Amino acid sequence: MEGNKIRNMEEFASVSGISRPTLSKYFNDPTSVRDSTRKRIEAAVEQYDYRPNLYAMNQNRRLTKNIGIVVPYLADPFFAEIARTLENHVLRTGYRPVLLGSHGRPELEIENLENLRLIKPAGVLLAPLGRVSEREQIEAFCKEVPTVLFDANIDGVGHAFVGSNNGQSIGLIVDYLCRTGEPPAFFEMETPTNPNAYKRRTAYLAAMERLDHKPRLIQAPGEGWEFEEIGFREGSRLLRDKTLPTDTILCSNDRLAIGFLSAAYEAGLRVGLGPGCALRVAGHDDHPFSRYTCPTLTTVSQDYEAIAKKSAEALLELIEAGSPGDSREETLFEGRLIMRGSA
Amino acid sequence: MEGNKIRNMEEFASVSGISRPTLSKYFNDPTSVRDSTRKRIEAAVEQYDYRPNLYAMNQNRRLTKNIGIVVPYLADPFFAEIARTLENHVLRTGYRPVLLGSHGRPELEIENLENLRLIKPAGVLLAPLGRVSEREQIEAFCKEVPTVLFDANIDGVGHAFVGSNNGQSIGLIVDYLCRTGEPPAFFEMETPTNPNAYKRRTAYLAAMERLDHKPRLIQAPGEGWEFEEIGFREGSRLLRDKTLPTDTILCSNDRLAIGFLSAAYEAGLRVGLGPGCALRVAGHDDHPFSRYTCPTLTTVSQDYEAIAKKSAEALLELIEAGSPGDSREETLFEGRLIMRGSA
DNA sequence: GAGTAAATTTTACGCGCGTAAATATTTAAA
DNA sequence: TTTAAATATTTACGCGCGTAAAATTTACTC
Repeated sequence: MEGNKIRNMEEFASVSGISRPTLSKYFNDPTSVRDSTRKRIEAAVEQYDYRPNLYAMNQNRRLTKNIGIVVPYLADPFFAEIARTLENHVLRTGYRPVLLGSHGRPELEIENLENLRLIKPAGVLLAPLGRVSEREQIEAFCKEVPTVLFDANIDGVGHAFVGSNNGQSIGLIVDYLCRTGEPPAFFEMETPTNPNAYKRRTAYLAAMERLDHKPRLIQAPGEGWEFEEIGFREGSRLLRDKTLPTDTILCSNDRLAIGFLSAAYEAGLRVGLGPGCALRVAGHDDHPFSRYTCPTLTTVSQDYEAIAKKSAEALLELIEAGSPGDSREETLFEGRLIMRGSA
Repeated sequence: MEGNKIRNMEEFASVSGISRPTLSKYFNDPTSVRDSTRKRIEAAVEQYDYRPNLYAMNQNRRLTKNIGIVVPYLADPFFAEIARTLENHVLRTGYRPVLLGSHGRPELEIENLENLRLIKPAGVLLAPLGRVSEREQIEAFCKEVPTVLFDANIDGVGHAFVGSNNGQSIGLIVDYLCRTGEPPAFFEMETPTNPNAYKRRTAYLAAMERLDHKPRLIQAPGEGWEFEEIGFREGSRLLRDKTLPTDTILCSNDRLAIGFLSAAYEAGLRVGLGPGCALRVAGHDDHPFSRYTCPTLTTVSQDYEAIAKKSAEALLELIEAGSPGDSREETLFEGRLIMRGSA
């Protein structure tokens, strides 16, 4: 403790014996100064516990070291998990992640982007809600800020997209289900909030056609992000009315499946593969909780780690390239079949 | 579109016909200017799409309009949900929430607080990890920034605490379980990460003593935040070895219970109340997923909404009072019994 | 209409740092 | 040792806004 604290970089320069411009350079990029000076600075930082004023620093910089991470819904464990992974990757590269959730509301998503613009981020990782209505505003944002979309694609928007190959992953699980039992019906929301849902529906239809089976869509009414509730409600209704066209249900995502499984349990139906099982249920995403459902959920995993890694890398390339460039790279990771108890 | 954009408040002052100091006042508190001027400013803001530079604004203010929200683990739906609720409350009061998760790591928690200090927040809502080791640093932080602790208390640290009354809530469910069947054993982690866990253990012991029953603690080994996994692993072991001292298990939290339920299902045991049920399982928290377990989980709800509301209100009072004051208010909300299928 | 309090404008300075340009010093290669 | 290149220092200005003080205008009361 040196008693009185350093109030600004000027003071820190005099006590540390290093000129202010050099300090300024150091704080914006520690590698930009000579090794020996860096060590002197770091020692002085330690000794005097000095941190430059973030606001004064960023005021005159065109860009900051902030990277925005925007997800549609933070209380959805899927997004929470991917956000967590992204944060780690961003931190490791020396940037500061700024996490924003849109609470499922398109207007909040736009507000989040506007707030992000105010903090002049170096770049943004955006998993859009997917409502078409806001396309223009997101597009405008992407023209000003290097942005990588992940999870949900909006054609032509943003400088890159990283996500899952829904065609491949749905094909995989449809194949598996057809190979091991009755062809699946596809259980989804009537008006999905997410563009992946449409891709998965299309992929299901294509897969069923390829295998010469009649596709059957089951569309649950309901809005919002309470997917488990929607899956449970519609599942209960279907099981009560006994209107299921097949004994095998492929859900558009794990959260719907979790609700459906719960409905099946309440209805006293045994779900799974073996004899004595009345129903097979499969999901998609490898949701953090799919390991603990009853029975455990057969699903297709999305490679969280790979998606997060690639998104962060793509954004960093973009940032370091300086100019946006007009190529738009789309990276799709393949799903992996996760065989568990439910199908 | 007025073509060329306004670059700073000076320009905005000239085009809007309002002096810069008045504009400055307005942007720091819209209610501090006369109604008629406010309307003129708002019209001009709309017309010219001007936003003041956030960094320049905050550079000279002692405090900003930022409110930090720090939770131990964002991928835990319990914290995600409470963070979401808090964000909404903060937004409604005109402040900007800054959400930070500590990923379960004490050093990240401290880093989060340090980063928060750099942005000079008006106040902070902190749900501490609860490791005793970092107490001093958190205490030091609280001395500089108005801070309200929530969820987990650290005695004497922070200017207020808002949480659940574990004594009452555990008492409630122990009463219920004893009244409707065998007295429960208490299933918890050997070395809990959270101080609430200790409170709940103590509350369990007290409740059992009060009811003249012999308490039985079952302590699962394991570290980290994978509570479901820990509950599942230890649950499986207990059920395999048939070493359970009773047919009724009260879990220290819902996530452990979710794992335990999964283990019971895998072991082929029927969980619930009725005849033919081998086991009763109860939890604590009313976790977002406890509604969809199989069977649905009997638990004690924490009043998320009330905790979030009170925390935000307490912090705002603190901020508006100006001086910290040395009183420290502790608010505990009572749990509500949520009777579902599992017990 | 005078009188008064509240709000606004004018003027002016400061905040903490980015950064440019010229100069000086250090480092490493020749 | 000489020399050139890399790095650091000195000096100086600007960024966009906060904010204080004095002068002026506005709104409201009697």
